[in-house]
Amino acid sequence: MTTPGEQMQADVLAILRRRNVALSAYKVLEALRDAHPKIAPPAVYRALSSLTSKGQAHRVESLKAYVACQSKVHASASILSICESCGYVEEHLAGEVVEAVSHVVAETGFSSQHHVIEVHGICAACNARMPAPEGVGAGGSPQ
Amino acid sequence: MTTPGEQMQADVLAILRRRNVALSAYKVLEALRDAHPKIAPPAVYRALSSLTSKGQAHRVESLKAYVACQSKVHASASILSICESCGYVEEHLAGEVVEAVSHVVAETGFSSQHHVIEVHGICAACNARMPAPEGVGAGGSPQ
DNA sequence: CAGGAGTATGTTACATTATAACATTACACA
DNA sequence: TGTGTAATGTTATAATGTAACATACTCCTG
Ligand SMILES: [Zn+2]
Ligand SMILES: [Zn+2]
Ligand SMILES: [Zn+2]
Ligand SMILES: [Zn+2]
Repeated sequence: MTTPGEQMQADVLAILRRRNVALSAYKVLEALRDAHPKIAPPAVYRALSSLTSKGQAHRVESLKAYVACQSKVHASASILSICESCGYVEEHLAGEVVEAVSHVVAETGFSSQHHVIEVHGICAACNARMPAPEGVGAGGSPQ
Repeated sequence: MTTPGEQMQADVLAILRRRNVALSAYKVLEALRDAHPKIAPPAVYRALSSLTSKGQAHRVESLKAYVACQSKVHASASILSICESCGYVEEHLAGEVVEAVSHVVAETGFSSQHHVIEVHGICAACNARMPAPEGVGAGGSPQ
């Protein structure tokens, strides 16, 4: 018998790492059914909660979904860029931006604890794939 | 000059404006029952969708809730600061921060369209109310 | 080893948030 | 008046997330 909790977290993290696309908790659950046929939502949420609290995964608030952390050191918060066309999510170091945000809100006496910085737009690959600025339906194959 | 859900949107906006605290769509729905006894979720979501698309209200992604816009002009995106103690939400101009975020993600060829910038922490009033750094239960009266 | 506290995991049921799909109404205008 | 379109109402359900309790397992203590 392998240690259950660690195994679950490792399996969830492996699923999230397959592609840099955000997965909903229930998509993760489906993907887990291979290894854990009887799995139920609380187990997935517990694993995701552990992973996110350790910084090994992040919840993409504006997508209600989760991605694996892409940062090696993960200093402070990060910026997540989300491609509206292919779903690709990329993590960017945000040290200076976090400083700037904290500074802005500090002007009204607010003390910052946790930052959520997400950007929706079009990734480099999709920009290259559809250079036309004219109304083009979003349908590129995911990266 | 009867734009879509004019009355409904006005009622929703009035509810959101009562206090600068984020309300879930279902809290809004409850508050609407006075004026609209038979209201159902889709009507609320339609009104919220219209208001947010016009910039008169914002969805607080990290709270799954909604606030009235506090900006007069609402140039570009804004920063929402969210007090973990009293729930007070404040909107801040974010022009330079949006620039900085866009610049960071542009380094990988990402073109920004929509920004989500939210900060959790403690507001000035709650900081003043609980100066002790020792374990104090959060229970201040909302602003 | 027995008992038991404490933790981790499994299970059930439910709460909350959001939308799909279709019915009905209101109104503009031929 | 009919008829098309947009708005609104209604029903049902999907999607996301948690509370609450059951079970198991772990590590002491005696
Ligand atoms: Zn990370
Ligand atoms: Zn893309
Ligand atoms: Zn605003
Ligand atoms: Zn406060």
